[in-house]
Amino acid sequence: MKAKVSHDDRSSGHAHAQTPNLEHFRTVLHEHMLKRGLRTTDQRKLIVETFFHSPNHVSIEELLAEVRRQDPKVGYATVYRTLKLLTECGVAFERKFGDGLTRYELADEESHHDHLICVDCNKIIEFEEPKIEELQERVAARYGFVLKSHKHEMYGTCSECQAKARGSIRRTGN
Amino acid sequence: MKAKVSHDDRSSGHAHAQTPNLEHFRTVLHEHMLKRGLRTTDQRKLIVETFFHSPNHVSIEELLAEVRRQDPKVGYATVYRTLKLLTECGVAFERKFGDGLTRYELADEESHHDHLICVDCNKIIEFEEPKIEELQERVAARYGFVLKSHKHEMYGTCSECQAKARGSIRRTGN
DNA sequence: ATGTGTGCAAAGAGTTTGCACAGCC
DNA sequence: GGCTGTGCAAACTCTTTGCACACAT
Repeated sequence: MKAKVSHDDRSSGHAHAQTPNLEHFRTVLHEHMLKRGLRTTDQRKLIVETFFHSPNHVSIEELLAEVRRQDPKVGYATVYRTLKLLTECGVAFERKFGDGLTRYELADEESHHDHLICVDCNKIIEFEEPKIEELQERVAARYGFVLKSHKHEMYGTCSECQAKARGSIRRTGN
Repeated sequence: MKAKVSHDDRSSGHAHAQTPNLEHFRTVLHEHMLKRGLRTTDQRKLIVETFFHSPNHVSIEELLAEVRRQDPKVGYATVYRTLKLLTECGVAFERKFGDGLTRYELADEESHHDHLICVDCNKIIEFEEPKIEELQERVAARYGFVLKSHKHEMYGTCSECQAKARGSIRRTGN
């Protein structure tokens, strides 16, 4: 089976350059909950705050592990349900890269980035490339489109996995 | 559980605009099989040819359904195994969009295109922008990646829908 | 004939859901 | 106190795997 890959993008240098405006997200979430008559429980508070302070692209499992360090009896289901809540009210984005896990990311519009994903070890690197963004707009304009959003994911092999592949004639089978 | 309306390209009308060089892929596959002592069975032939003539991003289920129209007793496992084979020898790419299904795509480097999708009328326009491709490579290189594939989808409003919106601005709400 | 390939069904992996009890409002 | 939320485990969905038989080579 697949190793649990948790190396993430910390190494990309400026992943969380400036801490995002958590207060804003707390407010959005709170209002959403008021509007729907949802309750503030210890578990939700814990999960939400843990998520807010997690590296980008946490998986449920990683998040749960972290949550359980503070409250070992929190269950999977609650994490799933809470993250779904965050997604619904626009505080988090749900991302599915190729590894079968759902990962979550703060819906931080300010720090827009796209993704570079290693197809071998599933490492995820965030990048920003203003020139690409600009070209996108130009392409859109060419077809008369006004852009709202985009998804740009690049899949390839990272340097480590290239080295690994060179070292042992590929019998990965992974 | 099927009939997922994930923004995909099936409505673009000409998924395989110009038929890719299938002969090339048949050769690659054949050599790969020779090299590994794999056998050419009726099921494999059928599955491979069906895949070659399927629209982009077929799911296993869609492919199996098509295959079974010619040979109803082909099993899931064989399709999975054959597609894995195609992936291994570089003839197909495995793609996981957000709907929990694995989709497969011909590894057709030549006719690469990305998608511009109207969020109002769901029109899909295929575009190519070599400058973006080039920048992608540069970004990848910056992080030591060797690219295999990418997904670039831009969502926005097409000119017609913009016009429509301008025509009836009054009761938009949001 | 030999050993790979196939179909079936069961096992895995990740996610969702039903239920009874806990605890917010 | 009413009703939502939680934890647990079972159910689900998609994919992989073990096994006995089928069939390319």
